[in-house]
Amino acid sequence: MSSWTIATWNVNSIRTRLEHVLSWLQEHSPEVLCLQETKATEEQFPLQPFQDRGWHVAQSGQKSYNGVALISREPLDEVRAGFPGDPDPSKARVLSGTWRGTRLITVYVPNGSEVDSPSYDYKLSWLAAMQSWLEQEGDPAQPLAILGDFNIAPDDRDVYDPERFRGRILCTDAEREALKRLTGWGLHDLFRRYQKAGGHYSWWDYRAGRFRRNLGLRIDLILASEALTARATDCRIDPAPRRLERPSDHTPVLATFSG
DNA sequence: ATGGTTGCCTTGCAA
Repeated sequence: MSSWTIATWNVNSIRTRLEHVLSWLQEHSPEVLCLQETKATEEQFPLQPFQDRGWHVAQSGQKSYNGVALISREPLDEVRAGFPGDPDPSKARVLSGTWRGTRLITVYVPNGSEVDSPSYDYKLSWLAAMQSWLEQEGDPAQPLAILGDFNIAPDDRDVYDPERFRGRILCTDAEREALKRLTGWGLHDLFRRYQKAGGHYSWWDYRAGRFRRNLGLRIDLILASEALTARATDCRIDPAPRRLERPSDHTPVLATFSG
């Protein structure tokens, strides 16, 4: 196939966002769409509407919170939920699968709540554990991507008001250093290969008209290994679903590749 | 202005 697309979207409940996701799939026809915050047990996930339209679904879910899924045209190989060393394997935050030799890992990184809270400490230890897993079992020389809601704005260009967010959750030095360790392992933040300017966001708080005023953060990322990055042709954010009625607070990020 | 909105099926918690 000459051109193919992978994408990531934190949908904030797959049951509430079902129609948005189905129409987005029809419009963009990605090879794989990674979802986060499905907020459904595996029994609650609306499988049939996807299957009726020819999509395959791999999922890892739990009641009320978290939940990740991989929607694909072809069934994925070696699908695996979670990772060894996860500090809390009961939380459905990671799902991986292989599409035509490319390893795809979707992640819903813990939010962290507030700096110096137990949730924040958990976020940092979770990121360290994920890094250890990748270093032990992954290979950045192979085609591989990590896609998802990282709950980290990589730098000040990714924040609508860097001074307001300085030292606050999603923007602390410790979070950004954890992300740099991850990319330092051999991954590229694909969006930044194609767009150097700030002001491009993937998440806007529901409150205070933040989307209308484009007061957002770029926290949904596609990190690709060198082997995969070499085949990339574009990476962009699609703001359209954020304008729909009852939207997710996040919008999809897509990457396209050749070959 | 430490506000505000959404989704879970809680009557608060997480984001």
